Amino acid sequence: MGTVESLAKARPSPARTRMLDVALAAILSKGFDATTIEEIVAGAEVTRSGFFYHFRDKNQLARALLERYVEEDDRILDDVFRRGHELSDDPLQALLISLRLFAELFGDIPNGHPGCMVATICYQERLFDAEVRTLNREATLGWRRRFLGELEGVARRYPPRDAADLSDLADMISTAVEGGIVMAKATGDPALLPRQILLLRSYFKLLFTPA
Amino acid sequence: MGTVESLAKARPSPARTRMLDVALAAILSKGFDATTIEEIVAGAEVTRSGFFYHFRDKNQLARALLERYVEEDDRILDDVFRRGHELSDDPLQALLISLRLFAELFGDIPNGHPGCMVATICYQERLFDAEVRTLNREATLGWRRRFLGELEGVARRYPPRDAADLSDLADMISTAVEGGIVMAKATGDPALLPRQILLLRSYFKLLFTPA
DNA sequence: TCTCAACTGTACCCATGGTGCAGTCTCCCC
DNA sequence: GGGGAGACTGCACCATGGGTACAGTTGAGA
Repeated sequence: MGTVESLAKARPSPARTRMLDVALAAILSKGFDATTIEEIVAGAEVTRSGFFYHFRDKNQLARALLERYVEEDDRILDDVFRRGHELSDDPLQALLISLRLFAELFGDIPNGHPGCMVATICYQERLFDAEVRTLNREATLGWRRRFLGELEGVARRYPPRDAADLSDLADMISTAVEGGIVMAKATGDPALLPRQILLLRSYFKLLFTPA
Repeated sequence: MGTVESLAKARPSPARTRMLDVALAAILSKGFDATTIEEIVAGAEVTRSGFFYHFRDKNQLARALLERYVEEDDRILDDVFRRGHELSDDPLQALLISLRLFAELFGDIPNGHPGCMVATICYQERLFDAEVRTLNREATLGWRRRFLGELEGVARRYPPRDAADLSDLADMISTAVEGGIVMAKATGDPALLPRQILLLRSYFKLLFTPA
C-alpha cells in the first residue's frame, strides 16, 4: 500500500507540495500543534479530505516536512562547499570562502531565515513520534559529519592554535546557525544571522592561520 | 482590579507558582499550544477554575512565565559576572572566568538545559500578543547590553586582533547559548552546550590575547 | 464576627483533530 | 471508447480543549 508515498516521491502532486509549503510556513511561525489542518487546506486550496488523502495524520505531515527540509538543506550545503573548493585548492581558504557564501545566502533571504525545522522539532519534541525524532537527530549528525570532514582537511595542513576538538568545532557551525536564527527572530534583525556566521569565520581564520 | 497581580508579585501563591512550574516544563517540551490547561491544573493539583482565577487566559500565563524566566536569568547572570570580577581585576580574565562558570552551570543541570523560554516564544511568535513579543525582544537586548558592557571593558585594555563589532561579539554569547541548547536537544547530548560555551571562550581568548 | 483572597464545581459554546465512506473528475491504457 | 485508478470532494459524526459565566466554599486575619 505504499503507492501513494512512492508515487508522491517520484512525481509529487502539486496539491501535496502546496500543503507542505503552507504547513512549513505556519509551523515555523506558530508551532506544530497550533497549525490547523483547516488553515493548511485553505492556504493550499484543497479540502480536508484532500489532506487526509495525502497524509495519514499530522505526524505523517511532520515526517514528510522534515524529510523534504533535510533534502533541500543537503542540496544547499553540497552546493556551498562545492563552490568553496572550486574557488580554492587550499582547504582553509575553501572553508572560509564557503562560510562567506553561507552568510551571503542567509543575507539574501528577503524577510530573514524563516526558521529551522530541526529546531522547531527539538522545542516541541514530545509532539512527535520516535521516527520523526530519529530523523531529526540524524540530520544534526549529518551536519557534524559534513563539517568535520572539512575541518579535518584544514587541520591536516594547519595545526590549530588552541587545542579544540574538531567534532565540537564542526558542531559550532550548526550552533551558530541555530543560535543565529533564534537571535535574529528574537531581536527582529534578520542580518544578525549572517553577521554571526562571519564571526564564526573570523574564529576559524584566527584558529588555523599560522602565527 | 490589579489586586491579584500585585499581591501575586508581593507574595506569589504556592498554587500559582506550581502552575508556572508545570506549564514551563510542558511548554519547553511540547510547545505552547499543545500544553493544555487540563494538564497544568492536574500537575499543579488545582482545578480549571483555579487556573482562570490566576490567569485571565493562556496568553497571560505566557506573560507571567516569560517575566519570571527573565528575572531568574538576570539573577544568574548577575551572579556569574559578579564572581568573575571577584576572581580577577583584569577584564579579560574576568570574562574568561565568567564564561567558564557559565559553562559549568550548564554542565551541572541534571538532564541538560530544559530549553530557553525566549527561543520557544520566537519559534511560536504568532501565538503571542504584542506585549509578550516586546518583552521577549527586550530580554535579548538586555543580554546584548550586559555582554557589550563586559566586552567594552576588555577591548579598552586589549585591542582585538580582528576587526569585530563588539555588539556582534556580545550577541555571539547569546547565539552560542541558544544554538547550544538547540543542538544539545537535537543530538541528545546535554554536554554539547557547555562545550560550545568553552569554544566561544577559546575564541575570545584568541581574539583579545596580545600576540 | 466579618471580610476577602483563594480557590472549587457546574454548565455551556465553539474550534479542531480524526474516522468513515460514498461520490466525482480526469487521464491513461487497452 | 470503455474501464480502471489516482486524486481528490462532501458530509456526518465524535472527543478534546480553550474560554465564559457564575454561584458556592474555606481559612486566615482585623
